[in-house]
Amino acid sequence: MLRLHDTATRSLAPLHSLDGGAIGIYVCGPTVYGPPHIGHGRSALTYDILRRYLESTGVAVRHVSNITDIDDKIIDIANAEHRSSGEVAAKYEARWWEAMDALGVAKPTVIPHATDYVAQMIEMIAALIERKVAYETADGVYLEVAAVPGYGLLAQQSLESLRSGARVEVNEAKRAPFDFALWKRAKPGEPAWDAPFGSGRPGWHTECVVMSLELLGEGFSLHAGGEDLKFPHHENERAQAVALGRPFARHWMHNAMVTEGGEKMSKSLGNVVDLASLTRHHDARAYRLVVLQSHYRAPMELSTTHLQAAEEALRRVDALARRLQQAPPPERAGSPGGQLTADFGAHMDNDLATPQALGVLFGGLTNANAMLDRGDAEGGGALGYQVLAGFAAVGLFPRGLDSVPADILELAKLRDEARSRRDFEAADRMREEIISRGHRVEDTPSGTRVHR
RNA sequence: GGCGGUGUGGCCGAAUGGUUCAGGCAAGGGCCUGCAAAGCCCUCUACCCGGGUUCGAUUCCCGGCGCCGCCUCCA
Repeated sequence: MLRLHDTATRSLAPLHSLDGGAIGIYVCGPTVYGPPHIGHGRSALTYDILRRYLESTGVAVRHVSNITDIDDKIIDIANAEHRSSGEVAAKYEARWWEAMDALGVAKPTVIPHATDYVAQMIEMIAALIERKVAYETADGVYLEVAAVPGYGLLAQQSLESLRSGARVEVNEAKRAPFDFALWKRAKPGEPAWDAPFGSGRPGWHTECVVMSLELLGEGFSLHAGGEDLKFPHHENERAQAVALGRPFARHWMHNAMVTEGGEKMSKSLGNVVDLASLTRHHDARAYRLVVLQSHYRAPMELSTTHLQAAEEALRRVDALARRLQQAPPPERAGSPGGQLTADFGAHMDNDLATPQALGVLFGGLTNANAMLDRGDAEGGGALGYQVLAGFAAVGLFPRGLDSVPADILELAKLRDEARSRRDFEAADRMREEIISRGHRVEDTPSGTRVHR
């Protein structure tokens, strides 16, 4: 059973489903005001790996991930581009899903949009006012943080200690610096919804509270996101639920940041790398492998060098897959239950220890090849299929198994003929030709093998 | 200032109180091959600094130093 580090308790705990059904996971999705960068990619891959692994062990997962399609930044861009905020959001949401597809990230089970839940948010804010934990000011509605027991749980700091380092802008209307906006009154020209407390729009991610509770239920299994969301984003979500008296996420998971040259990659520092450009220039699987090779709670450096090394490593996975395809092993092979599958799972279950889990897989890969080299087709095949099943469980699938164009195959056939007449000069020429057409050539006992 | 994290071999990146100290990439040698490719075998190398605990510490403790993150833009 998977045990995960819980940000709230800072300890490992098993992931529980609500009622023995699916594990409910709420992953904070993007605010769609710009193209996704590789930091988003790490997050998305991390939770995709979590989800796939759970599913590979037979656990059902209900994965909810939101799209925040109304927000100050979206409005700013819309104004600058003389378009509606809806158009801006739609444009960047499309980019988001393109990037996710390119990374091989599975679509969430449910994708709620903030603007579809405004009515529920208004209801929730009204309830908070009713309970006297939220108050109205000239510019909106604020949650009174001091009224929330345990505020600072995720930040690992008391409200007191948070205050001491605060660099919060002073807002005269607020009762206390850490109180945060639940609702922002509309200024002229801004998108707005009617509400009892004035026309305006949602504030601090009230959407996530409303949508996670509605779609996953009170006390849902897991709330996840980037480390930079711990505070104040997630803290404030939790505060709303607590103030409402509704059980919120039972478990919190946060992934560490991507760094570049040792520094956090972030929009504010301007050192972000566009995800689309990464997937254009590299095998997207390489990024997944790089993510897997470091632990999700450790900062991860990413550079072209890392990606290239990962691409080399993936060649070995692809080569094994071709080898197995060539000589299909006995039918039991590939079924879980082998020692390798168990070792792999033990590491995964230990707070997603993916670096070690990969170590098991690559070790198995070498062994499988060695067995096949020795002529042990059955043993090597059985092990090899376990290896591939392990990679598949974290979303890494072999490539280059697709069919090769007929003209290339024809060349390969001609090359075999040349080789059998020992006309190596001609054979080598044909090999060059095949390579120049973007394929790789390998000799096997059964003749020339070509792949991309 | 508060809180948290981190420092490992050419690069990346795990684990660990004790001849065997992961894995990936790179490098060198070998086997295989007509030659390659793929694959296999072998080799290389580490634990920020100073104390302490210990028979023994990279691993535990204390103290430094470096780096990073959060403290209402941020995955």
